[in-house]
Amino acid sequence: MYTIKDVALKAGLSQATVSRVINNHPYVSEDKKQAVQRAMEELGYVPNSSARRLRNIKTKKVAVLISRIVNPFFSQLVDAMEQKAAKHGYQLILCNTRINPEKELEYFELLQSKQVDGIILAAAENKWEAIAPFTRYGTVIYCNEYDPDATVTRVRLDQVEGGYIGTKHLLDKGHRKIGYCQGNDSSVSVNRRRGYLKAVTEAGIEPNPEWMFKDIFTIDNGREIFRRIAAMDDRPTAFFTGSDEVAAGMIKEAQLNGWCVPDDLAVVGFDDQPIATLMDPQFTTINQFTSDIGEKAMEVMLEIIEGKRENKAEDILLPLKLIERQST
Amino acid sequence: MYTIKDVALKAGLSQATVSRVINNHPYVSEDKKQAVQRAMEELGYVPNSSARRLRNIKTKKVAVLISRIVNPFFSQLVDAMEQKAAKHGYQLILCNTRINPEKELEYFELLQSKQVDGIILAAAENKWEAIAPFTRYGTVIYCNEYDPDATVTRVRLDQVEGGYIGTKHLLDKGHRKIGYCQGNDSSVSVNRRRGYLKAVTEAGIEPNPEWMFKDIFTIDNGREIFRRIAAMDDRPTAFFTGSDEVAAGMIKEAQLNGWCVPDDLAVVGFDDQPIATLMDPQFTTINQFTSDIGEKAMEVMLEIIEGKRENKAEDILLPLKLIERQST
DNA sequence: TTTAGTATTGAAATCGTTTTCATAATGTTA
DNA sequence: TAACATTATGAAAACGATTTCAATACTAAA
Repeated sequence: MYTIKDVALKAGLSQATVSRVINNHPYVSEDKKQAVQRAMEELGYVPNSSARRLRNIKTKKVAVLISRIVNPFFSQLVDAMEQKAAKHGYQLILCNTRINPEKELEYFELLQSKQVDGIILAAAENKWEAIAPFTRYGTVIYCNEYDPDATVTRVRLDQVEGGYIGTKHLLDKGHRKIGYCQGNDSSVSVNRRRGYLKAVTEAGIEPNPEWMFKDIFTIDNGREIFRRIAAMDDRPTAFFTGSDEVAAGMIKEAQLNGWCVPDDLAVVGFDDQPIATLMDPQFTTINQFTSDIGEKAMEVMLEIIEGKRENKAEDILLPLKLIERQST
Repeated sequence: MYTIKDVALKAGLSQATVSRVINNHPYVSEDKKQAVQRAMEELGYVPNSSARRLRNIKTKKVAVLISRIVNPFFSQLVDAMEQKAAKHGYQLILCNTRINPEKELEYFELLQSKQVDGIILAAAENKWEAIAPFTRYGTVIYCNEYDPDATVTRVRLDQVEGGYIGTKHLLDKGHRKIGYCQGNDSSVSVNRRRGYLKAVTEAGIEPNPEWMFKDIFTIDNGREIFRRIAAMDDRPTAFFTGSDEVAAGMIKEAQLNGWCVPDDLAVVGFDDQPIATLMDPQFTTINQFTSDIGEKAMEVMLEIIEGKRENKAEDILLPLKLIERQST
């Protein structure tokens, strides 16, 4: 493993000159520059970036924290971010927190140790007060998830609206008994529930806690929820699932049990993932323009990093759209 | 941002002693240890890990390079790796190369600069000779993809076998005109094609290059392939797609055009992703026990890092299994 | 021919750690 | 009591880069 010293020696010049060549400083004569480059080439020299970072060089890397990479929403989000970052010469580093608050916090070491210039929080298991201390080491913004106390930019959707339009759609179709699923108590889930409750109560309906489920994330969870409601005496005729994965599982399991969707059970998903158009029936869902969110979040992050934008408490809201298909 | 110097000053001790406390060295008296810890606490001190890394401290981080995070196969693979790594106190860092050789190579900077202890290559756009120089900076192994020249461990599947059993299954069902899709010319694709060709020629059939497609990755690609073959005069009656995403797109598009699967077109996927059981018909595919691959690869990586295993040219093969469903 | 400015280079200080080496204090054995 | 470990500590030298400062060479203006 060669160092700058070896290069300097080989080129018959000082470390300072070699460093100047590496960093494209002016005031290096053409011939010395070439000599240095040749020496680097011959040795296969690569600067040690730990050493460089010690001298406060930007890393041109951004980390994204997500909770569950197996959720296609996150895959797509990250993919869009990555593309945007690459376009600006930045690398994206992906960290999967598995909905574990400690793990989420551990990844902030990347910031502290200057391995990344910024962190995009697309998962938020920790309170803002736990995150805040890290902001002095680099840029932190939220994307999709957020903490209301946060004093940084939040690129997100109006999830209250999301919950509202999904539920309203079912009400408009004449349903009065509408079930609801959510993940954990994240900001997204909490707000969506608010929207659901708003729509339901507006329609003069008393929400039935029996029909509201928590910690529901996967296709298998969706299947299970179907079985739970199928076993009920008084059961919902429609379901707002908050996730296309859950919707897919629920619909499939219903069909396997001889139910007809939407006649026996109407289902609304969330995300407009590919699965929504692949299943039969193609199902109604809410498109949140995932790629746009990812792209916008990365755009904002890069602007802040490069000093072109201030990182203040600000919500950047992106649109949501109900896509009606055959499951409702 | 406080340094070890500040802590030393505050505790009335030397930097060396502080460092010893940080690193749990023996030979530090209990009272000084407490004093140091108190000082660190009060200042909110965190060691600068760039500086630490300069002195060759292990990072307890492993990077995984994948080509396409939106492919559920990779999401699942990574998820399994992450779980295994976490169990051993390691962090996983995910890098999406987007099938771009330069990007793939750029991520090796993480190794060079000691930001990770090892890299698992689940994408292999570069030749081994391009990768080899980096091996002196840390551990490199392959997972799923590989380069035959590589002199490191490869955790993978017998893809020739995979291509063979998928095609053989269609032959056994009486098909003689079997189409084939692959991604780019990766080791996985190349070997799978070998298996396909072996099965076909064994059956005395001349493979038809018209029915063999390349650079096919996505659901939309699958849809397009259907349209291409539908427009042919002489068309295949069955398809080995090499991917559940492609199979899903193809089946859906066929149905939208009034074809019946499997009667008008039989389709075999690859991966046994959730989608394979959600669609109607549920489709035949090849289960490659994705989680097992990820888990095994991470296990091997950690063993090598911790010196319990030698990193030599060795293939660790995991099983494949054809899952027959209703699409064939 | 001075004088001033600009281009070019290297020695040495610096970044924040860990580690080596030296020294001192204490305990243990013969 | 002498000789030798063992424990505890700090000063200073790494690690591999960048950057400051000073020195020199060259050019253009006065």
